[in-house]
Amino acid sequence: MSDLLERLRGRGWRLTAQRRVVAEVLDGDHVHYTADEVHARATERLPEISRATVYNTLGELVSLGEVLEVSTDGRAKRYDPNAHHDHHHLICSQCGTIRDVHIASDPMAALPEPERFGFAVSEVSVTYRGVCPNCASA
Amino acid sequence: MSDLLERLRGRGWRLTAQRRVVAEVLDGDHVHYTADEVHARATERLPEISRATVYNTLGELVSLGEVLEVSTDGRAKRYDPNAHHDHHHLICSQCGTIRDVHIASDPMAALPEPERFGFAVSEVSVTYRGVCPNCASA
DNA sequence: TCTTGACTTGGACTTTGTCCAATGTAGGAT
DNA sequence: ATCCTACATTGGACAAAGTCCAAGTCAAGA
Repeated sequence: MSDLLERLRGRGWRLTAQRRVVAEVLDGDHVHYTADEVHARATERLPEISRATVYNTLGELVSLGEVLEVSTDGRAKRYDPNAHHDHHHLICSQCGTIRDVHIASDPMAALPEPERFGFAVSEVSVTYRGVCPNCASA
Repeated sequence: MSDLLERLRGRGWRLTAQRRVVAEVLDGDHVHYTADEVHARATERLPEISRATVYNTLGELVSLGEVLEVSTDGRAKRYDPNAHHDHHHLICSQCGTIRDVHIASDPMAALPEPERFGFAVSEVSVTYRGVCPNCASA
């Protein structure tokens, strides 16, 4: 539970009520929330927390590498607390929920040198889309 | 060049100056523009074209399957005219430009059945990120 | 406990995109 | 060639997501 908070403290994070609440919201569930959803859930526990603080905190968690930003549809970004495990995403094209998945081969190896165009490639993400069982039955 | 326009006409598209200009902007280059960039370039050729029309036209091209929407960073969507070839993307993490790349293996095969969680998976996209030569030298 | 620099706040602002009523026009019908 | 009309375009208002900032607050080291 407080693994995350411990790590952050060790990195010189000032531990405020707001930050704790945001971290707990992310840590608590396996869904990937948008910033506004995080704010809504944080508000339940700490009614005065401001949107700006939620954005700030999410941004800090991302720069610290504790959380990943996932852009699904060009609208709101979602935040993935599962940053320390190598994984990719499976997104329902109807309801937008995201699952983490693990894949069998290394996609980095699939990009041949001549296709890199001089880029210093440092990251790769694979996104699968389809209809989830829930939406399929509806 | 007018392959695209021909196809669209065949599908009952009313051919207006505005639509022609937007199609030409997309068709003309290998970069993937944002809607605003498309609008800026369209304005050079047809000064009175409105933002709404550019958005409408891009939306139509996407529904017709002639153009793909690419969500890179949760900010502006970019439009990829290369919808008929199977390809993936290499994005500069600094300036945001996108190149199309071709990869060596089929990423769909990399997702094992138990990792599909009952989804009807229909699509996969692989996104590489790194720093482009241009930004690296700056 | 005091101090201080880091944190939070709310509101204004920006960017990206959507919607709509009024106006214009492409292209088939005559 | 001209007319009609359904489809397109326009601009401006609106909305959603996110950023920025000056002023106030507070965690934690001295």
